[in-house]
Amino acid sequence: MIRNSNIDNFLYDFEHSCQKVQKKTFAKGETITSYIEKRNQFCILLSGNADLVRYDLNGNKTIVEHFSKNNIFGEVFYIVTTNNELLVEAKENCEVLFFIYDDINKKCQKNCKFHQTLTQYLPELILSKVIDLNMRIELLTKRSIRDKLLSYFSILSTRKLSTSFELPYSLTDLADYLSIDRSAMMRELKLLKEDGFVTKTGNRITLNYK
Amino acid sequence: MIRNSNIDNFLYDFEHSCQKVQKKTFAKGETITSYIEKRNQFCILLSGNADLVRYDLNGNKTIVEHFSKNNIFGEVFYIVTTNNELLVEAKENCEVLFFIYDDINKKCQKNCKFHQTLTQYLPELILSKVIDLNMRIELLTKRSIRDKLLSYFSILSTRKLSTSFELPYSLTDLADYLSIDRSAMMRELKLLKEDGFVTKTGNRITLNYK
DNA sequence: CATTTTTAGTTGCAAAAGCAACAAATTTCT
DNA sequence: AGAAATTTGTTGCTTTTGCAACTAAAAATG
Repeated sequence: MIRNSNIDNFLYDFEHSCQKVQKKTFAKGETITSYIEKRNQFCILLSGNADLVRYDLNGNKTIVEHFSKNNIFGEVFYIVTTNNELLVEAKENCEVLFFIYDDINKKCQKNCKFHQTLTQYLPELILSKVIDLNMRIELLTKRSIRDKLLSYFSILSTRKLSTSFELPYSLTDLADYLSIDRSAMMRELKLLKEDGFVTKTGNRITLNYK
Repeated sequence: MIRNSNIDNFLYDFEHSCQKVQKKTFAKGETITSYIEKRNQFCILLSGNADLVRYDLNGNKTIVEHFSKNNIFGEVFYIVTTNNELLVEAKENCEVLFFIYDDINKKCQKNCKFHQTLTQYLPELILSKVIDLNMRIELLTKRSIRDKLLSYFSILSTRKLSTSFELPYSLTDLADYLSIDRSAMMRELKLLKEDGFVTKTGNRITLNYK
């Protein structure tokens, strides 16, 4: 079972032998790609981190997905509707591999090492994406802000094997990620502290369950 | 590109040659499986349809996911937390294939046709799952009941290539799927009708956009 | 290192959504 | 066909959440 194994730099040091793949670098704040229908674009984030954001007609921003090292993304995973624009924005400097999904299974002319490695790891990469998406849905289907926060904290706690952990986002981004109003989230967080469920020092959260 | 192609009965008529695979039948209402950690169970729904449901500590039910023909599911796609039970329930009579995810890539002793077919189609199956999950997240991140309904209708409309379509769920289930209160949803639906955005006859919806 | 920008933290008020409790209509079951 | 169960449709009331508008603190930037 390869789940949760450390795939680390498996793609990072590939030999640029493959003509079908492009590697690009982006500075913080730049737009890495926008999702355009039927392009079948597939991307791998080699370093840095980025957000898939949606801007609706009212200008509201939603963080649809967050990507970190070795996460995959691209329009190939989406049915793009005309209603709103989906953009991937670099949160810090990023290196990204781009290619067209159709090309993955087609054997590369040179039968390059990169292609071999990619097809070998692809199921694992997609599986971990599915797990992430399911986790997100788990959170989003919680009916109250309190439940969303507690579930999210519980997941982080399980991951770190500790009741104490750092928040990976700013509180502003966390509200976007949970798809709730920031001030309402702050209010609920305050209540959670007052009720003794959590302790917060800086961006470190400690769960106090009995 | 195999996306959106008709994979149809590719697994249905396999020759039962593979010992690692079990095929089981379920009657409407039966529990197909429950998600138990580290079992690495992977399932394919051959016929019928089923829901992944969560019952929380208050007894509230949430439809986490809905499965129809050729959809894949199983605990392998989940990080199972102890907080709540995840069950797959047959909504009508179902046929399901079960196996352990680890076995997929291991070559079957007999190198059976089933295994070959499965590995061939697996990326397509997982990809369509990712597309479904992303669509769901798109809906769940919408901030109001009105936006959720309109987005959902818009997706169905795009799929059917028509402004008129049947709802695949009962309204009760739709509310669970969108993770909103049913009576609040009914109220909003009424307003949408009154405002002339949609027309509803039976469970057929027609969008009236200008 | 001073200044701009972003993030955190608060609060009153308004709007939206949830809850509960029905009746009516449909569907399912025997 | 008749009874039972489920789904639809509705409403008054309550609670939660969102919105707007701030100040304070922290971080980024030239």
